[in-house]
Amino acid sequence: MKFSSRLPIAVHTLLVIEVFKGQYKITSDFIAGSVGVNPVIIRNILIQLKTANLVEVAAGIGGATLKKSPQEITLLDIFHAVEADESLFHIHEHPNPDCLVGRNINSILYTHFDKIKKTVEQELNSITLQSLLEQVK
Amino acid sequence: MKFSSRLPIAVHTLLVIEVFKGQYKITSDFIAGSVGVNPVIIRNILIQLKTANLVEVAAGIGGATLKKSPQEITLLDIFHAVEADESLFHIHEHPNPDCLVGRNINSILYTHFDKIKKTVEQELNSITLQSLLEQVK
DNA sequence: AAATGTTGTAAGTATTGACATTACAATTAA
DNA sequence: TTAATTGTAATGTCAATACTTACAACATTT
Repeated sequence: MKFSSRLPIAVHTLLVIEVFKGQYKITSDFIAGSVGVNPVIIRNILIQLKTANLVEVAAGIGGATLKKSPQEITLLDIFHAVEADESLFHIHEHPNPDCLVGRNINSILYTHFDKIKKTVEQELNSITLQSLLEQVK
Repeated sequence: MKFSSRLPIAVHTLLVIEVFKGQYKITSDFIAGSVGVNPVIIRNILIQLKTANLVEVAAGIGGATLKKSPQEITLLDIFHAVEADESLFHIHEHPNPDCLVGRNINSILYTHFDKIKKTVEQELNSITLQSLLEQVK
C-alpha cells in the first residue's frame, strides 16, 4: 500500500503558488525548481489541478494562481484531483468460485477496505492548504 | 495509493487453512487452487506468515496450520507480516533546500501522513480473522 | 508583424515493482 | 527407496511511474 508521489508534488505545487505569489511569476519551470523534478511533470499535474478547478494557468504568458482560497482547499480535493484511480485496493485476483472461501473473499475484503478508505478520506478532508501554509512559515 | 495484492492473498490463505483444516491437507497447491495464483506465490507468503509466527508449515510432508487462534490474529498482524515496506507514503523527491517550501514540505507531509497511517493501522487491528471466518460462512 | 517565453501535449526511454513460471535441491513420511 | 511437498533461486513478463526531448499553440511585448 502506497501513495504515488503525485499527491506530494501537487501539494508542493500549490504551496509554491501561494507562498511566492506576487513576488515571482509561478511558471512550471519555477515550480519544478523547488520540487526538484522535470517541468513537464509539473505541467501535467497543473492540468489535473486545473481540471479540478483548484488553479488557473495562463496559457502563453505563463503563471499559475489559486482559484480558491487556501481555507477552501483540502488534501482530499488535491488527492481526488491527482489520483484518478479511486480503487485504492487490489481486489483483482481470480479466486476460485467453486471454493467457499474463493467465492466470498472479495466482497468481504471490499467491505472492510472501503470503510478504511472512507476513514482516510475523512482525515485528508480535515487538512486544509491553509494549515499547511502556516506550517511552512 | 494502493495496497499490493499480498494482503488479500495472505488473508485468503489463512482463511483456507482454517476453513478446511481436518478435511484436507492444506498444501501450497491446495491454497493456490482457491486463490487462483501460482503455488510459489503462496509458498513465499507462507514463509512471511511463518516468520511472523502466524502459521506453521510442515516441510517435506506438507500442510499448513494456524499457530494462533483466529481471535488472536488481526488484519494488522497479517499486514505487517506481508507488507515489509512500512513506508506507506512517498516522501522521496529531492526538494530544493534553498526554497522555503522545498525545505519544509517533507517533514510537514510526513507528520500528516504518519497520523493517517496510524489510523489505518488502528482499523486493521480491529478486524480479526475470526470475524472474517464468520463472514465466509 | 516578429520575437520571446510559456503552456499543452505527444512520443520514446528507463526504472521499478509485482507477479508468474520453471526448475531443482532439501526434507519428511510411508 | 519412493513420492510428495517445501524452500529457494533464476528468469520472464507486464504495468505503472517518472524522465526527457521535442514541438506546435498561444499570448504578450517590442
